[in-house]
Amino acid sequence: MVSIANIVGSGSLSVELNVDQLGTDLDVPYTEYDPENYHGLYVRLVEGGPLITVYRSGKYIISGCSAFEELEDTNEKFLEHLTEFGIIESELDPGFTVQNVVCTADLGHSVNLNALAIGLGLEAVEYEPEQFPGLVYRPTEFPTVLLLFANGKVVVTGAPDVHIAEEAFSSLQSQVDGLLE
DNA sequence: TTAACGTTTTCTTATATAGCCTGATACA
DNA sequence: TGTATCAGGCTATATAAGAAAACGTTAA
Repeated sequence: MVSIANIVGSGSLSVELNVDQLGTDLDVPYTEYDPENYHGLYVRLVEGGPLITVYRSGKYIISGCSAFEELEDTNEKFLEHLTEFGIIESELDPGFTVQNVVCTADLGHSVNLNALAIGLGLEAVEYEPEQFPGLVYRPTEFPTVLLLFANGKVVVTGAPDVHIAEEAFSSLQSQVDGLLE
């Protein structure tokens, strides 16, 4: 069982934007545009909520969502705001897709990371405790990266879908259990 | 040697995780 | 002044975006 920590998605408005002006015009709790720091416009529709980064090209990224419903809702509301300003047509399909799902999970017991590094196969593992306390595991059968910690906690990242994250974690759990037997 | 390109890297944001380091504060 | 505790920042990971800087290569 994994729980979602963060979802990142992106889409395109297919229109060139004046992001500086857009930041001023939008009637939302938070906007920030500081081209000396970063060239993207930051938008939050809800205080402390997901962050939308908008680019001059019309492309945008939404990050900081902990549920797919929240991501879809944020995307829809953002498009509604832009439609109100006449920036886009209401029927526009931005081709919005989920790019990265970050999940956390727990093996339920502590693990010996040194032994695990050997058991999982050194070619798929990076473990340098002096640099970072977690073991980095890149399974060949899933497009994800898993970070394992000595207390059994796991971070799954890079998955394009939560089901892939779940499968990757289940596969890891089976391998760990097999090594413990 | 210098200019003009082309390519690559860095930056920023969100998020979980844990260990180490640094600085600030509190107390003896 | 010395020690203890706490908070915060950094380390690594993925992903999108695009500007800017840092490179490398080629030609004059």
